[in-house]
Amino acid sequence: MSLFQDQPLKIYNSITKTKELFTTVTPGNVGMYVCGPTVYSNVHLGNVRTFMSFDMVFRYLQHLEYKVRYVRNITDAGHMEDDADEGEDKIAKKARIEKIEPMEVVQRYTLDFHTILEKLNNLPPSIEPTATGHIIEQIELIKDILDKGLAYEVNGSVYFDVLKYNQDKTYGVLSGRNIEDAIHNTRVLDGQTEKRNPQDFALWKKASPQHIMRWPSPWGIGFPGWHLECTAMSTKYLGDKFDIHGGGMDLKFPHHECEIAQAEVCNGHDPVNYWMHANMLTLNGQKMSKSTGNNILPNEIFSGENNILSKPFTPSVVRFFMMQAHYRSVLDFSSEALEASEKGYNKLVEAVKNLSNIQAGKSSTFAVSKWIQDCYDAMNDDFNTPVLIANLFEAVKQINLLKEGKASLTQTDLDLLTNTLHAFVYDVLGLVTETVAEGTDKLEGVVNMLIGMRKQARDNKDWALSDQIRDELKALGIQLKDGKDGTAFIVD
RNA sequence: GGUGUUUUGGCCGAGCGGCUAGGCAAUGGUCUGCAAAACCAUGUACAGCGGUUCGAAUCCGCUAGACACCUCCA
Repeated sequence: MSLFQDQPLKIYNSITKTKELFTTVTPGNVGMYVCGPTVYSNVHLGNVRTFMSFDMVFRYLQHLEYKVRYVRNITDAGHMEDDADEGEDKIAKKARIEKIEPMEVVQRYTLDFHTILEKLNNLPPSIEPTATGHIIEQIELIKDILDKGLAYEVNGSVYFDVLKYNQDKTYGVLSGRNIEDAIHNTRVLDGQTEKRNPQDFALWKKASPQHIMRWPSPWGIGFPGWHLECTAMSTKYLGDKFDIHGGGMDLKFPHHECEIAQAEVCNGHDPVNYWMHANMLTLNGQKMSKSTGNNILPNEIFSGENNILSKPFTPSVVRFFMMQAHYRSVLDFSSEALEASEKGYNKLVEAVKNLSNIQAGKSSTFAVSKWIQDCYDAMNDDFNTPVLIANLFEAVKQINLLKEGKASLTQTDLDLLTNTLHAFVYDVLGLVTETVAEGTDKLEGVVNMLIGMRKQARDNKDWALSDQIRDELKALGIQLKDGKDGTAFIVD
């Protein structure tokens, strides 16, 4: 008996726009594909939110004792800057500007991506395939689509025939777009003469002589189209029908729409049972975006080197902040909001720490099993982490009462509370209690020595000296916290 | 212009027709040599107007604002 059999999970399916009971293609197993980053620059925080949302999903599914295969690609073939014939690949462009090999660009930013996600305690996916490592698979897909008459070749490039596809199937099922409207409303861009219709999208693009990322194909030297890699890699590793496909809201159209169309042609059906879309992170009320410059890099948050935040924040605080909002809601990033989260986060962590010192009593004054189910109910309701966190704070309150002897729990309930709290805080939310770098042994030794001296002064009622120690430490950013059991300190 | 989402108390942020999350801030209290910290207690807010209902933040309509997608973007 696995946990998921007791905990019915509902997931909001973007394609039906309703919450649906989650059932898997293969009992006990979950196949999940998430569209990864294009590695041509540092990941910004908006990207990070999406990946963190799916990290939380991955973690909860695993907590429910599903065996999860989580595939998240690295787009290292670059997308085109624009649709014109002269359009340049983002990675190629970066490589040209920096006078390096495109794969050096890819390597640099893949490393950055991994480093940042690790700092934010994201688990690595089960498989992290690259687009350039699957050129052959993509070419095979193109052949298949050509064979089925849903694509056409023009001058070394191959395009998907959206209008023809739309005769038998419906293009736009995911985004709710009507193709007729799209035709009337599409702006005419330059250089689209090759396409039969503006809605058509490239499966293969002929490489211009100066285009450095290039591969041979039956249609000449070129590179794969924008949307094909995800179809190729998801099919290869998860099959032609898998459970969850995730990505940012902005990928819904056209990217995911195109994926559906490609898979429909190749396999005759939508490859995905549950489409999940994580919402945007905004900064100053506007979407974060690399191109507009409205963004902040994760490292700039951790270091404090930015003009947006009042102080640095640890990765855990950033993670907690994001988990306090639902993944399908837009979340606005601000210094005030982060500061509030930091305090709440510290309160939670403190309580989790205190829990280990609590003694069991003869009876329980708190309904632990109901509380546990409340936590699961929150997560089962489309991964409602804010409600989960609200429940965790109910536990915090109980822990504080226990600590003061104003509540009691039997050993059994105490163990249940501890196990559940740890499971949700550490395993599901992925929060870590950092003993941050501040806590170097030497500093700790010195401060503890000063705390000892201050205690002597206080015992002697030498308030001038004791206050001097306290105030000067405070000026150095070290705050003393007097408690019943002695004095602790924190470093700002 | 088209499509969709959204508007909640000082701030952030849940809510999906009745049982009025949670965090931060604020106020009061406990503790303390004083202070800080910590803990406890206190807040009926749902853009506006109209409608449906015994009952609406929650459903419907209109008005106003915001955001996103329609072009690379998580």
